[in-house]
Amino acid sequence: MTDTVDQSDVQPAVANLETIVSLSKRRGFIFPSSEIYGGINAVWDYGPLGVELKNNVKRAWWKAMVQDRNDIVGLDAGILMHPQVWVTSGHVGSFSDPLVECPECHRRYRLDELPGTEELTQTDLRDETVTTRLNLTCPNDGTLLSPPRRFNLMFTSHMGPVEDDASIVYFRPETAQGSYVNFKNVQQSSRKKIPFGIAQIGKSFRNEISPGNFVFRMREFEQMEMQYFVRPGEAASQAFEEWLPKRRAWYEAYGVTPSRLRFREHAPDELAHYAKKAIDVEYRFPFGWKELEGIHNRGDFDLGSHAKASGENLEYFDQANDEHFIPWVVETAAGADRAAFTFLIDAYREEEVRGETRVVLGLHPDIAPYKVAVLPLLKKRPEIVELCHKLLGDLKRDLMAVYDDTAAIGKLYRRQDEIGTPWCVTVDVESLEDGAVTIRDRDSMTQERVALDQVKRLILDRMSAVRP
RNA sequence: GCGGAAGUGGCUCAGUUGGUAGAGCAUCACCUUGCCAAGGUGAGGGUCGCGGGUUCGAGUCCCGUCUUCCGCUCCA
Repeated sequence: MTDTVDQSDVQPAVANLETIVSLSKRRGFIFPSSEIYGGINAVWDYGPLGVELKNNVKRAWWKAMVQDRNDIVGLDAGILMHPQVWVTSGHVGSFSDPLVECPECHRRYRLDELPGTEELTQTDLRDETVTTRLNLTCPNDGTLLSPPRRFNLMFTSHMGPVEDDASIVYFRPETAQGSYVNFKNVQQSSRKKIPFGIAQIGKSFRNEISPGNFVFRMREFEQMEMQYFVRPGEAASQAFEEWLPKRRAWYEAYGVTPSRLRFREHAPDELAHYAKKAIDVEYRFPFGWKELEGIHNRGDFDLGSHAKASGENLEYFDQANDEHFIPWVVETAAGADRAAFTFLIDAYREEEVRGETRVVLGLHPDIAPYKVAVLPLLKKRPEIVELCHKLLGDLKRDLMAVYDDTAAIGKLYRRQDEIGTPWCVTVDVESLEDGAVTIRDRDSMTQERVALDQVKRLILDRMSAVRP
């Protein structure tokens, strides 16, 4: 399933990372968190334009996954859950890497990846004497390694006033578990029959060892995950194969350059603890091919584990076939921040216009922060400004629209180009007499004269026409 | 976490052998122009990531710390 991509065919990203980081800050898409205190590693804040962009991305995903379908419903579970959820899910055990350190050179290793540890059990991996018992030494300089120390990728806190082990809670490292523990609630209340799915968008937290690359890997991030419950076995494999092209097509439908997308299948040894099969949708970032979204066949690992641990019967009754079974899960797990980042960087382009560089974010209208900008050709004429605001007010009832008059018209257009606004409406002197305005297109830079009362209709129609 | 580089106004940078900060762009105001980043005048904005040290005096040297970027480990 992994693509064999001809590298010569791949369009490299126009923008490098610095360009996007700079634009993001300058125009108000994304800021470093807590910047006045020197920043905090791996957290970024979305500014006025960024929050619009990201909301639009989430809305587009929700449309594709919930609104457009009859077999998927939404859910918004809490970030904090019963701690047992994460024991059962395997995150307390498997999501923690047993790390050992060389006292001499301070290199760190995952204990279970060192030679000679192949036979070790989970208990061994937590045994403080394991390194001395097996005489495990540093591959670099041969020094006896430190006892294993658990490094769990989950953030923890304490619920209630007493900070003891009994009150520990975890910040969820994925939204999926909320869907699993609510499986019966959702299935029964929505009366969905298998196959059906639960979609969720929300914040997750991972104490990553090495975050970075702007918003690509953050410690606090937002996921868009969908759990699709199907009959065990072959039906799951089939559903898995069906979701692959759908999810890739979603990115393309909103404008991502197709040659910068590819599939990559996980090798057996890199599969997560829950996965039977996993294929990533990857994007060609300036820093290489990286995962945008993971599509996983999770089998009955999650529902099965939760049924056993909780004592709840999580079987589904298939009345038509008179069968009871624990459904298998096919998961599509996308990153909202990564998707927003991808749309942003993929849309960036620079053009030569009259010997000068025009920066354009060629964002899909549904993704663009503002759909339309209202601009006066002459801000000195009160009648023109007044007409602008009247039009703006009307547009704002249905669209994200913005007004700007702090520069000459050419500059106003360029500003909107740089933040991806698809259309600009310009009110001039003639508008006062003929009741018509100019609509200017971001990509073609062409203009057309339109009656005032037709402006909103026209823009809404154009948006509808290009909507997936 | 380890090795390497860097941290100066919103952005991109300059800052000579240490003497109390500059430019371009951006922003704002006014004048002018009036459909694709025009011109003019002027203004605001930094104490040089943070803390400490050396020195009569540090952006410029030393130590610590935080952050970012590039290579090793993991994932949305």
